[in-house]
Amino acid sequence: MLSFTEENYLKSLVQLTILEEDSKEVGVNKLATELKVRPATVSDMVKKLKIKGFVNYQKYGKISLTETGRKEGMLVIRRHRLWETFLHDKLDFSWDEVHQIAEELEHVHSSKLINGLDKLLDFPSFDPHGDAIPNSKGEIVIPYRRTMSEVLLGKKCRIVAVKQDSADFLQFVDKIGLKIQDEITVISKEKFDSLTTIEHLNTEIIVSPKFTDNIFVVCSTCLKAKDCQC
Amino acid sequence: MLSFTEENYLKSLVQLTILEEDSKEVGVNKLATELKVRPATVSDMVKKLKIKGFVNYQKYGKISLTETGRKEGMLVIRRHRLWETFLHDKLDFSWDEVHQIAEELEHVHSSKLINGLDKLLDFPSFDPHGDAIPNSKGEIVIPYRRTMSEVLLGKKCRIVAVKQDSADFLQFVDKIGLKIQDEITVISKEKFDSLTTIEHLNTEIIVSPKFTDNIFVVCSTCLKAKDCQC
DNA sequence: TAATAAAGTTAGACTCATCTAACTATTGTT
DNA sequence: AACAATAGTTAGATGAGTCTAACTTTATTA
Repeated sequence: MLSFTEENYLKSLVQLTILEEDSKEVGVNKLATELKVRPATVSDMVKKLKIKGFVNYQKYGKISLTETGRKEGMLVIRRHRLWETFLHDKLDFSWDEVHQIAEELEHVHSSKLINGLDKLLDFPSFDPHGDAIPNSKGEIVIPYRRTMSEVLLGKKCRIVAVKQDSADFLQFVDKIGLKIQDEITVISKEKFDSLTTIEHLNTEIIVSPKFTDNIFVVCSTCLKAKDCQC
Repeated sequence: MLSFTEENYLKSLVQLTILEEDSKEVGVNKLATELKVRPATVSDMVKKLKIKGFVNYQKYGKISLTETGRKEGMLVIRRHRLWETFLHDKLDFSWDEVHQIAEELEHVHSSKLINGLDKLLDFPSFDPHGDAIPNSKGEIVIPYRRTMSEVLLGKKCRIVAVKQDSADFLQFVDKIGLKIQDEITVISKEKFDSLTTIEHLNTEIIVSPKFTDNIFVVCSTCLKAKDCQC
């Protein structure tokens, strides 16, 4: 049985090596930053995770997940995202409140509980932030998407997810009136300071690169098509 | 913020000094047995709980809860019983499966979560085992009830709760076909071996003292009346 | 009431997850 | 290639919660 701590290490590793940039391996420092602990702590812990068969690692090298590690980490993420969906859909929590509580709930181990929750929620594919929910085998399908920063001018897009769970960011998205599934068009981007003007419900909004980097969109016309050229 | 361990100590103390026999104080050994740790461990821990203001205690004396300790312990029990009710009512868990998982869920601290759950469940008064659920202030109303062992012969009774959460016991109750709210009559009790014969849905069932000690009933005629003479 | 049994305490050790401080290895740059 | 900067490791310490073994106090009972 994995401890809370071990689960958090595996979850962060999945996030850094699979869900975020697909680099497949990550350094001790980066993992330490993600987990908010010191590199020395990660150095120790990674040795233990290696002995238990969850990671591949050698001294001064990069860390990568084994198949077992990947699956366990994915299951933590599955639990996290199902709980977030529960809090949002069944208890009327706003999307900026769910992350914190799901951090605790995700460590309750009972596949019967999680599968029951899945059914209660009618087998959702995405959590309130638009992130895909892994299945009970730890498999995930990440649909085609790109950040708003990467979209060509004039393109009509649909917002499908956000890249961050911080309450500050999510409240800001609420404040400017955007939400998942909304349609927007990128009007222009200022060369000088990179501020982007977008159109949303016939209103123009000016947003920063920090903002557009954290919003995932798909092209409104081809939607999830893998070979979208938009 | 209380740790898991501290919460478990307070929960057990509430169980032993308020919910079970109202003795108001309990010894180190008994608490150790309840928590499945060694007396030495309890001895140490109780010192810490005293410093933090949750218990009254002095060396070689008995342990009792302070007002703060009582409230915190009650809130753990509130969370536990609400989660049990959730698992049973919303996820179709049987009553012998809910306790184990609620032991983990009860440690998630978020009053918004717990109050949301309370509302989702339509403010239940009792959990699947018939135990009263404390309110958000940690107050509890334990209705009038007695064990089946204490009932006079010939009396018609209604089963209102069970005294144990063990899966073995609960499965046995299921097996002989009894459930909460069922009506039974105590027919006779054998002097020699204390086996009791009860009538349930026109069938006679023979049960042991160990069984009757763990079933709570009220008189079918006066129900919850405090001054029942039955 | 003195002996024994039961209950409770203390000291010292262990594991887990963390830290700091000092060290070593790898990398990147001029 | 030399050296500085960055990344990673090791050693030793800490605190929480647990244990065992030996000891002390309180309760029971002959």
